[in-house]
Amino acid sequence: MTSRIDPLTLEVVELIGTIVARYHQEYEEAAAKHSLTGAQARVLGLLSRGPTPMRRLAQQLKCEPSNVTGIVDRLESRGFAERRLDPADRRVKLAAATDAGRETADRLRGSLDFAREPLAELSDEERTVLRDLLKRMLGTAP
Amino acid sequence: MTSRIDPLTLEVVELIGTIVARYHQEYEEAAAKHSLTGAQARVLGLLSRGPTPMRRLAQQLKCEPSNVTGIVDRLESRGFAERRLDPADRRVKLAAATDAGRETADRLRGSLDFAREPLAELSDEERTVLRDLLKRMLGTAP
DNA sequence: CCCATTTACTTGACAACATGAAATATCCAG
DNA sequence: CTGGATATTTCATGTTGTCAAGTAAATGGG
Repeated sequence: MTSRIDPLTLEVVELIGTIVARYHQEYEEAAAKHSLTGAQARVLGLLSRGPTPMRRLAQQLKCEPSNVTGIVDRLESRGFAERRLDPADRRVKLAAATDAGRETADRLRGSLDFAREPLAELSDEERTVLRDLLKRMLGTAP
Repeated sequence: MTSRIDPLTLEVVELIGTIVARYHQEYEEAAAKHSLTGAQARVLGLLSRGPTPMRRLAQQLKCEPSNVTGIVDRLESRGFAERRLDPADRRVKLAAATDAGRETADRLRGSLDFAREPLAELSDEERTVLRDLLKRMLGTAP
């Protein structure tokens, strides 16, 4: 079963595992630098793209809506987010980043060096190749 | 600052973010299939390579040793792991997988399809290119 | 129009994970 | 042998996550 995979594929899988681990670690660290948790940073990143219904946040985070309530609560209590009513549907609450929240999200993005610094190792051409291979892997490519 | 990054690099960074998210999701799901949490699955994976001091587990997981205590407790209470004394240093406790634990770890590894299935999209040659690019990114290559 | 159903969100109870500080036991250097 | 470092655990606390139950608002069939 497991042993039927060729060594090359195994090696790539291992490399991807390493990348995932490193990415996560750096993301947590960057978030912590702004005294946010990883989850809070992720939500703030989503909110910086525009006001979003709680429901939609839950879908994007792939978690239960009741979980999002708490995360937005904590962002709100620190002045990074606020809840607005959706005029079109009064059941919906739109979570939105405040100015402070947007500013923090920007600085956070700026300090997310992962893959920026390592990617500097690669030439433009190589980055293009990498991009296309990753897209194929993700099934995003044609 | 942030805007100084070229679009290509940004695209690759985004793709890597997507890969990380998908990897994590699939890992959690695979673990859940064996009624393990992600953290438990990770520890069990480490233990399947051999008995390991608690301290070392904490280093590998990049977390506090006191956290590992609880995770191993839960693995132990379900018969997947056990603690042994290190004859060489009586302060140390070695966490080790039981037979049941090793078996579960094996089945888990087998169901970790991520990057195996998507990699099937790529030819051998492309996988080689991908491997080398990833290695360069990780600074593993010469 | 009205009622039943569905949808959006919150609350509360609970488990896992994570940190930090303090306690215990052991090792080791001087 | 003593003092300091190391390995682990325990405890208090906070965040993340689930699930079940509850409230409020939209929606569709009679």
